[in-house]
Amino acid sequence: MPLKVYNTATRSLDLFVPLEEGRAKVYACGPTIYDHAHIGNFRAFLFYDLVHRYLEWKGYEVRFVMNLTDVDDKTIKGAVAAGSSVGEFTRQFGDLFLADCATLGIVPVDRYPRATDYIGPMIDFIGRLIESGHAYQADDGAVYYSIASFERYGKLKGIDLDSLKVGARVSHDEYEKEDARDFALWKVASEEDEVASAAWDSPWGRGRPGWHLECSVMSVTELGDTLDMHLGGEDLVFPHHENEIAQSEAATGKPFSRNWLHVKHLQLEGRKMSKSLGNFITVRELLEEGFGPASIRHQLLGAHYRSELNFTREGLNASKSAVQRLVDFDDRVRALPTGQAATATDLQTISETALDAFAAAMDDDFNTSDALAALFMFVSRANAAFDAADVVLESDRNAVREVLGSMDRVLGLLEVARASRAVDDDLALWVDLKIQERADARARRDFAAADGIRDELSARNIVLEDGAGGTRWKVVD
RNA sequence: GGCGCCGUGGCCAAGUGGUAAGGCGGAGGACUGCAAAUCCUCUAUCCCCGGUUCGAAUCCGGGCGGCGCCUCCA
Repeated sequence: MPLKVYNTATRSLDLFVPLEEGRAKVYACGPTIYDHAHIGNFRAFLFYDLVHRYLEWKGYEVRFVMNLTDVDDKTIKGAVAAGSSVGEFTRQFGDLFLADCATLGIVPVDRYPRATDYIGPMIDFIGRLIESGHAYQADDGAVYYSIASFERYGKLKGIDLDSLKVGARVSHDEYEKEDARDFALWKVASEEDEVASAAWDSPWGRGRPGWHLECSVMSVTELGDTLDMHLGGEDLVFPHHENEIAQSEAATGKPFSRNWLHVKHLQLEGRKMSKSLGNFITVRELLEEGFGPASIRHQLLGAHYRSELNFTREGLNASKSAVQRLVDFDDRVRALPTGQAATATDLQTISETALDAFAAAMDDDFNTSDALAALFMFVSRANAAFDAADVVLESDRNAVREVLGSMDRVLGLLEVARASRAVDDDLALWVDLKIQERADARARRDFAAADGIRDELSARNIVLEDGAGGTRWKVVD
């Protein structure tokens, strides 16, 4: 089945056709590492991960690059305040970011380029733009990109160039939307830049690269002139991505990205999350509040990436229950007794149908809500089939296992839930002992003692389940 | 003020012309010593009004309501 994606550039659902068959080159705008990433950032990063996982799931040979912005107004400001260089200052936040990614089960990408490692290529890139008449050094010493030199400027956002003031200059990174003007490619080094070791020599004097330039150069350097997909948050459409297109296409003469996908910003407890409102929250804080990473993942995947998503504690609790249902199902499948005398089931059909529905949902512009529905429908039907049969065929059990595992390679819910529930051997031994004690108590019908033990375990997030084959236990969030 | 999006059960959320997915929660039942897990049953006519159509949550018009971007942000 073909994958269709909503392309911001065409404003339509387009068939995903990479430049080279079977290969997918993806570039995603990563975080500016001057602070902790918050839950809103992770809606985008988790979407990147979903794209990454699904393209691989479909068999593409994926080359995925996500930058970590380490040179811009904010990192320099932070470094100066901290009395360190941008390199030192951003390293800690880069590490914290990658740690959060790992917690949430975000699969590592192929490269995490940082601007400071690409100063040489950036200088070359600017040189090419000046030679071809797309950039100029101004009286203030900075090098600017000439918007008027690129006729397609404004195409991505769909803005009317005539209505824009062209010719004025913007030297700061903190961009101004709806006010397209020539933007800086190379900035004259300020005193702060020097203090933060964020200044380099160039043919145009001491300075540093402009933010928009960084992404163009890193993507082209790492992935070639034309990308198959470029991902980012909705706020980046203009001017950041518009500028990337202008720079890259002017420099290479080739189409920059075949598809542009943008994630909508989320709401937090019904409100926009922003620093001015003081209501942004980090992954770490949520974990401290006791929410599991799989619950966070589930809630963020619960709504389609282009639609509104209101991230709430209440929703997180609902997600926790949903994830537990999956884990319970996975446990059941793993421990399921199989045999030849089994009753015939239609588990093969249930499995195939579920996987088809799942793939169809994902192919439809990554419709995760629909994909989750396919997963949970599968869980219900398989559970019912298990209940109806005394024993199932091993091949049927395996079909279910494979489909569950297959879906989770994309969704990563079980994977993350398992990782956060790992138990050490000592604990397992202790629990087994307690279960034996309880079994003895039950055998002599001393239910008060039995319930006491169950409560003791429950206090440690260990839940018991008495079944036909004895008592099983599990760790819950 | 400009541009755009949205309004589906108690909550979250799919569904863009053919008679309402899924999750959470709730009620009842089966199972259990009691639970837990699981299963079964029940729990919405899609903000309002008008229009188009054989037929609309889905299209058009008008209201009302919420939100986003235009300012830092993914």
